[in-house]
Amino acid sequence: MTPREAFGRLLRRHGPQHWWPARTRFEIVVGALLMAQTSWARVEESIRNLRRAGLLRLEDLAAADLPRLRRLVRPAGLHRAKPRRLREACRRIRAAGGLDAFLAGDPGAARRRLLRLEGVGEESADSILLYVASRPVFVVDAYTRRLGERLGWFRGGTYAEVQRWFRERLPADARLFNEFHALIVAHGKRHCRPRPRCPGCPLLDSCPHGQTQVYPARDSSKGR
DNA sequence: CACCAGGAATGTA
DNA sequence: TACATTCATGGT
Repeated sequence: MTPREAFGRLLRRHGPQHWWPARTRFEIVVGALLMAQTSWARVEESIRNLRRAGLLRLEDLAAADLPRLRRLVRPAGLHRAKPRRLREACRRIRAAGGLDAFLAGDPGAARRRLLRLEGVGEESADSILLYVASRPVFVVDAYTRRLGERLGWFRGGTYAEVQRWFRERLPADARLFNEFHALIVAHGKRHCRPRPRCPGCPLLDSCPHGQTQVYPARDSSKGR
């Protein structure tokens, strides 16, 4: 199955996702910074806390005091890193003249700028480029890897390699990349768990998951 | 209880 | 470069 075919099936199955789920572009950045290794529900809860506290703006977060910030975003975990990184990122974006200025220039330059922010790795940088700056950048996350591996598209590979796999097979269209990634996540949350515990997947003929063979279990002797 | 979540930084070889 | 480990909260 080609990525285009998978996209069509996912879209038919789940419908348009209207990503990124956020009220403002700045909220997307905040969400990306809080997202690492936690569930989206925890990120939403943290963002609600920030909004209720009236801190959900670049200037306010840049000036917020750390103990208060720590309390508000505590649901997102990693409390020794995320609050400080969030405030520091806001300060550097502000110093650059705001979000638009920070993301200006060619995508490569903007990406390197994002990657210099502590707490922003490749996926977060690309998510911001795609969902905030509307750049045609394919975002690779855990669900993307699982879907691709279970469909036999690729096995393992670095972030750049997986990203290139998609880029070489799809038109460089920000709207397509936006919807595709959103659909992969929406689908993955239901059907692409780390260990396939979905023998009775309801999507057998109407979604990519049904076309796959079982993904081999990870070696439990080295995990933990 | 074990495992996981829309990763990233750090350390090691 | 390529992996392994750590981070921390809350859900299943």
